[in-house]
Amino acid sequence: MARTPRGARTRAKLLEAAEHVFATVGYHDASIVKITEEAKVALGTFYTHFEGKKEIFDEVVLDLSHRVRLTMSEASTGVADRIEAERAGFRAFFGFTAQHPALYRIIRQAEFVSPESMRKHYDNIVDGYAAGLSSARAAGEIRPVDPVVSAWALMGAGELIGMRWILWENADQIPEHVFEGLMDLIAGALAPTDTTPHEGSAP
Amino acid sequence: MARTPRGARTRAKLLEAAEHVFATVGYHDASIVKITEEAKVALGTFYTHFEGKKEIFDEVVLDLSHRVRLTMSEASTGVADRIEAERAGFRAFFGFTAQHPALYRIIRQAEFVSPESMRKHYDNIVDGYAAGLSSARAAGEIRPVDPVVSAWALMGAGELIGMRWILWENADQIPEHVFEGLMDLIAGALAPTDTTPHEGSAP
Amino acid sequence: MARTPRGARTRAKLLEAAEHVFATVGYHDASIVKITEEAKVALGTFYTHFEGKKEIFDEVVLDLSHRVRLTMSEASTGVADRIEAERAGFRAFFGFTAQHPALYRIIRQAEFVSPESMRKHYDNIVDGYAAGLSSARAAGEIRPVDPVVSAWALMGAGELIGMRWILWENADQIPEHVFEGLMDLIAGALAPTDTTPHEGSAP
Amino acid sequence: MARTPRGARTRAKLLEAAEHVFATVGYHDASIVKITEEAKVALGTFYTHFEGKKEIFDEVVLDLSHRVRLTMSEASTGVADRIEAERAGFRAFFGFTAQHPALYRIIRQAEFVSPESMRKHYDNIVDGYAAGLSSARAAGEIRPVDPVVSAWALMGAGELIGMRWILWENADQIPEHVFEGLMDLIAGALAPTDTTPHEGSAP
DNA sequence: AATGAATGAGAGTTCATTCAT
DNA sequence: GATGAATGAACTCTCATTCAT
Repeated sequence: MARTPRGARTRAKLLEAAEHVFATVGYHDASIVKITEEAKVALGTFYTHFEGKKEIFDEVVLDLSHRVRLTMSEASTGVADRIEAERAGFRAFFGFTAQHPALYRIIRQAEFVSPESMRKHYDNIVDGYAAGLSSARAAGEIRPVDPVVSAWALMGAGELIGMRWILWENADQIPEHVFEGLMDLIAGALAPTDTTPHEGSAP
Repeated sequence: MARTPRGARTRAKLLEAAEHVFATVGYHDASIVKITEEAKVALGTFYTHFEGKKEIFDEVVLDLSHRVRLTMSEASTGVADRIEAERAGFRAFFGFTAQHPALYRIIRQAEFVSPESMRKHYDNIVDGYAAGLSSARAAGEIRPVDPVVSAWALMGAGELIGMRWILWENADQIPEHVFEGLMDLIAGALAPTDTTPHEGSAP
Repeated sequence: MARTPRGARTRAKLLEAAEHVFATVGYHDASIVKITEEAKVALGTFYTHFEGKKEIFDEVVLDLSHRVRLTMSEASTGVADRIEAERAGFRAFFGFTAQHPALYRIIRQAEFVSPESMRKHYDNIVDGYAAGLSSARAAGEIRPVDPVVSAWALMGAGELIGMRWILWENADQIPEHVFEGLMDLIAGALAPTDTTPHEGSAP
Repeated sequence: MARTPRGARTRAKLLEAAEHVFATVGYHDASIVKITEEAKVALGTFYTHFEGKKEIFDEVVLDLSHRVRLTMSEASTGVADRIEAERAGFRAFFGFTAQHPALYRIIRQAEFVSPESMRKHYDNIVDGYAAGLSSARAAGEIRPVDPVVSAWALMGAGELIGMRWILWENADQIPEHVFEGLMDLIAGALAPTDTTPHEGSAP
């Protein structure tokens, strides 16, 4: 597929249109007709590029997933302090959410449409996150929490916060007090406890 | 509607069948035919009890929402210690999830089907949770976190953990280490910092 | 049917409701449910009085038909001059039309619903009309026109005039100039030609 | 729609089938299934050409309306004498009626289905007719009757006559005595009165 | 590669009618 | 006589997909 430049262009137009349509009306009300109309392409053309509705959906999910992850990792890369890295990562996530509400709308409905895609998406994000926590823990920057469980839990926290204060409010950024409230919580959850008597806590 | 006992019985059968069908195949593939077949009732009968598919969906969501909330509040009521109350509440939540996977499957797809129902559900749960955190905070049992933000965040944490280790694993209960991992995190997030020398900690 | 006073009352309520509903929404959109609701009677009760939808329709048509005819014949009875009788009859017809727009709405849709009823209705009216023309002709009050053909033609004229200026205009009476225009035409059509030296005009 | 010859052909087949089905079983019993079966086209194809049942109905009405009007005006065009023109016009109308009983069956049921279409149809015919009467009157060929009122009245007369002696009798032409009876009436209605002392009526 | 007319299974919904109460 | 829950056939309409061009 898409061996010629023209084909590649058409394909790209279809993907872009599909992301928009899926995000706007949902998977089930997203008809191929709507997608091709939005892409300004004839109906039959769709099938020269994709096998069907689910295939293009999966591609859209994959693409979105890559993009969030990239945005988040770029933001936190190189930040020495773990708590600062958390802040940077979540800021990037909320920023992406505000600019691409499609993310939520598409991911959450993937449950029934394409469970594999959905799992892959969450797994992708958690993998990076858990790795970060793991090394931070090894470095003693955070409490010895379970990195994988924590990654899932914190991702869940971020997800609902984003849904509540960005998606539902149709906001273009997270309210500052919400962000700080969440970071406060996370800091508490991960902060090395004073009771851990390392670092020469003994008098 | 349902002015006779017979009518009430039929209506109940339909609701039960609908919950099952929605949870199994999702909203869009849940046809009225499937629901009435499962309820062993004629197709037309459906429309003597419900206006349409969305109406019965909303009722199913409402019902489920009430039930989780009840289960959770019953579990944590009367537990003096806040951390213990957290444990009890989350245990109840995971238990309910394991027994009613329908909860997730139905709630998560409600995004496009019936946003109002979905919001009502989350709001319901958060309200109770935030109230609990608020009074715990007033009593000095937890750090002075933002109760509402924290409630949403912790609910999100619980949601993804449940999805990952109960739903996806098709488990009938949460693995112990996951539960403890999550509780450890939450305890850390909420635990009163030792530095605050409240409650006459000075001899 | 309707052996008790209660039964007779219920039946009457149903007929009245049916006339209204048929006239308002037409035969096909007139559901039994609507009729019984309007009559404030339970759905099943309908079937203790009528065999079905068509039966009650036929009764409504018959009833309306009788009433127009009665109104018209009462108006023209005893009027000596034929042209005056015409005026009186048409006035009565237009008056009835204005007060019972149901007449048109119901009759015109009867074409497919109940052709027999419709024919009976037209035949009824024409019979009376043609008889009047016939005797007027015998009495030399009008030209020797074909009474039956003329009755149909003039009824048709009145029907469209009523439809155009009462029904479509939602008027509560026929505009005077229209009435006079029509009567002028009819007078011309029926008036004995001056050239016919009938009735021993030559002494 | 119908951007290819094939599409145009299919569309025409559907219209023809629709006219037949509407005329045979009436609007309400004319299902899309019946129409597409008669047109030998798949069900879904219907919806690539028409928005729904009412749309195709309106097109059928419009088409029929155009055709009667054309038939009538062609017949009376160029006929000098007004009374002769009347005869020619009515003959054409009855001829059309006999060949297209669909006209009545479809128009009369339009009352509830599509009042706009029905009015447009009657207005169309009346317009032409009234114009003819108007100029005839100006030319002194007929009495100074109200052209619009008369056009409606005479159209009504023709309509019922056609219904009674063509449609109900399933005749392929109007019985001669009926036609003459009607023309006699109309001639009387329109004929210049003898009292108008033109044409040297004075001895 | 692109086009768009054609397909037909299947959806949600309505409603005249039946029948147990 | 009156009630209203239950029935199921029939309807209109949608849409993913095919295929001739």
